[in-house]
Amino acid sequence: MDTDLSTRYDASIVESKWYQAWQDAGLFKPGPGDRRYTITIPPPNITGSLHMGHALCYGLQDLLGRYKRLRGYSVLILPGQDHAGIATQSVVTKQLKKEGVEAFQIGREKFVERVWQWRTESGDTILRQFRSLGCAFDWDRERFTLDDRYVQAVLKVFIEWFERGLIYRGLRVVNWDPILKTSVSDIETERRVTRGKLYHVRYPFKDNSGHLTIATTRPETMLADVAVAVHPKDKRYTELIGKTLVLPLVGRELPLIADEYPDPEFGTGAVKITPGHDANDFEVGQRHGLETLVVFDEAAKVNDLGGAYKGLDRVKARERIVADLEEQGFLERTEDHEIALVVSTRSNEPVEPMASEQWFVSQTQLAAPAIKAVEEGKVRFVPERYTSVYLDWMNNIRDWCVSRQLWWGHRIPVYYTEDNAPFAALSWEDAQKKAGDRKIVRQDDDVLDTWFSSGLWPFATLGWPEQTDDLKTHYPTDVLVTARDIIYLWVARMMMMGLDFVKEVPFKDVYIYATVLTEDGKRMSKSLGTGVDPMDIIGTKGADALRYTLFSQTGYNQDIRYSDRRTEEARNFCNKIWNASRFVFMNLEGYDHSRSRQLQVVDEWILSRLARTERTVRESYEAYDVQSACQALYQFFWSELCDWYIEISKGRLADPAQRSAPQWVLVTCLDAFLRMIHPVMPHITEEVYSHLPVPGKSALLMQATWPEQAGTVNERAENLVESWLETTRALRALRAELGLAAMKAVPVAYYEGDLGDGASLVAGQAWIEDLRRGRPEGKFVSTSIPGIDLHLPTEGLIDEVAERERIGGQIEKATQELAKLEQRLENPNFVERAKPEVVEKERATTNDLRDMIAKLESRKKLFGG
RNA sequence: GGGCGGUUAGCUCAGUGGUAGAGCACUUCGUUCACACCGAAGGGGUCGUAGGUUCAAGUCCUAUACCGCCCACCA
Repeated sequence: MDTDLSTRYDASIVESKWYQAWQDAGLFKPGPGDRRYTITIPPPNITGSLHMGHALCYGLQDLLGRYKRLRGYSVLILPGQDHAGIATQSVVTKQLKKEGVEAFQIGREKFVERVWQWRTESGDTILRQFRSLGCAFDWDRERFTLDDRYVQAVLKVFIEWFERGLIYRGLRVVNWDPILKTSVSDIETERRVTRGKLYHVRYPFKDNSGHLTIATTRPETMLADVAVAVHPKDKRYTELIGKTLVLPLVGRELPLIADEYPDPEFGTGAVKITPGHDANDFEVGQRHGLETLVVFDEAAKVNDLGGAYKGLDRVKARERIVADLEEQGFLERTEDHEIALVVSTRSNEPVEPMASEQWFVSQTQLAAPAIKAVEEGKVRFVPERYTSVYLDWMNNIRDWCVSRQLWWGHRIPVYYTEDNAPFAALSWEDAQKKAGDRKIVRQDDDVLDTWFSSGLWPFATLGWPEQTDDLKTHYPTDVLVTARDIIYLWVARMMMMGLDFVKEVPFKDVYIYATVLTEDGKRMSKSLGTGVDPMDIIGTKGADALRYTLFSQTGYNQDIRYSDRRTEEARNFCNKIWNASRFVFMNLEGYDHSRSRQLQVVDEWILSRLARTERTVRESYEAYDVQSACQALYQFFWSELCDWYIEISKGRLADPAQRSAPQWVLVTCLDAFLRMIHPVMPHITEEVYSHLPVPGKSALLMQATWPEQAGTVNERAENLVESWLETTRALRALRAELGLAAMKAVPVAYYEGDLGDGASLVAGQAWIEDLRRGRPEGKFVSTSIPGIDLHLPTEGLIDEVAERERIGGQIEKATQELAKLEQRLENPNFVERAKPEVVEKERATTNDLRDMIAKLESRKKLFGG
């Protein structure tokens, strides 16, 4: 650090140089030693770019890794990316469209080639951004969920589950995304309450004995109705059960069946049953052996079954059908009704519930050990409240639809014979072998849900299914740092897959970090324009400032609100660290780290504060309470080290005879502070550390050790110095109240009471040239803290009335306080039941206050009060 | 409908049952000696509301309001 230069910390100059240095020193790879610490990072999508949530998530993992490295662990943070089936296919499809090409025109093979090409060109933006953030990840172990080796892992899992009967094909109502033309899982959808209508439609009886009215929010699906159901105990309808109805507009005959499903309280109590387009109706259909009709095609347009309505999309079809019903007198009435519309989070389009043949994984059996592991504490959620979120979901888990009608992804390794018998196999040849004489004619067209492959992440990245050294040494991993919205989507799957295939939990801790919101509490979103690009902050204020901004707000809370003002605070803190360090280095003339030195109380005080800070910071990091660590570091550095210790030491530093002790203390404190805050701010600390004149220090701060032994707790020194600081504050306040500018020397002041050796310290810090024991002659003003009175001669310069009022105010305040305490002490219950030390403390305070009030009264008299 | 967070100074948030805190903003003062992205001194709070437990409640319990998130088959 060139101490002659800038008093402003310039992150852009400093941050660029260290990343390469760390990498060149091999520090991103696990070192020797048995104490391992491993994280396999949540693989971001190849379509992704860094947002605030990422910056927090991956920054936190880097923080944990850096902390553990300082603690002597051999750390591996394994990076990689997810092929992200739907997201990536959308991006490339859109890109093609811009070129005027539809994906289906070029065909599957060409399309997939095109996606790979896209990935090579622009698929790792986010990984470069992680580097700017300072993330110390082992890039040599980088993995991708479609790597050759990863594919082997996926195949093995699928085939094994298939052969164990855990994977089955079945007709189910799935969430069909008509834009992406694929099924999506329940957790890829969300419900949006919207205003809709409830249509009451008359279904006539076949025997012309009138009609029955059903209520529906989706009249267009009536084209696929196969029955009408009522509750068996619904008296209005019991007589009618078994009769036949005629479907309006279509003419199909529908039985009136009895089932527990309809709620007599809702609508008319009669429900049209459409097994092809409603999951509940599907179940009713299964119970009653009804046919499942599907009336929409893959784009949610009416298909051949829809007769006159064929070719219309869902919205148009509804309009026409409602109009026709009305015209033909079937529409009884329409009322406004709130409906929870299920929307695909992938395309933002309402899903069409549609019965289709899909591959499923049975979950109950796999979930059992994953539930047990959490119940037994083998996996711990932090914050703890997410444990029940996980358990509740796992205990009610439903089978997982794993097939997706996409091209980009792991193609389902199921091959069919001519007579449609499925064989799961590693390859076509392998399938043929399994099929024997029957000829394999085709492979399943679908691909697997992306989460099927990312569920293997913690062990597939370490080489599984081979028993690699990495797998042996790094599994189970130590922690998963992730967002709460993928507890089901991902965490649960990793648990099940890890336990099933490696027989051990994939990670010991699951830390769920806070969601980053905008300043006014909204979701950050690019499409809404409410996002802030972390790269802008890194560019202007530095990665360290960004990291501090996020970390200093992150603990066990659910959300944090991102605000630019917070980044200013962080930037200012960087600047403070920079300048305080400059100060230290500017004052190291003649410094010899190894020379003996005589410590004073104030030195012992700051070293004691350092020791306490170390403890707090260490415990906070260990507990994922990063916010508390940041707070302790900020407080120690700014308030205690800079505002007090440095100021107090200036005099001694100027004196060659005295300077060695404060020099050593400053270097020691700075050194320890840098190590402790390095996980939060890796760049600036590395830069400052490189200038630290400590013999035998490590080449890089990143490979240094944690300052566990820095400082010694010394209560005597803390109490003593704290009372001096208290005295100083009182004296400064007195000066300020008299309008004496700070730092302008006042020739003389007096004190009564015991200051120990602190008088000169107090005098220096309160800008008093001569602080004498005793009481001045003539007029003076005073202030008191417990045990000490301070007097400032005024030489008739002050306004006596104002002074009287000032003292009066102080008396009032003290009296109120005293009254409160006395009341408490007069309460026998308090004296008997409260802890003795509390009672004792209150007694002492009472005495101090009485003393003080007496003194104030007598002073007030001096001014004619 | 169920569950989980939150409600503390103008703003953003800490707060282990024992006299309410920080940063920003605000007021006053201060730029010769690390830093004005700074320093000193201030003002500002019946801790959402109502009960309860306790000698003592921002903190524990119960109820309730509002904000947010998650889960849920009312067509």
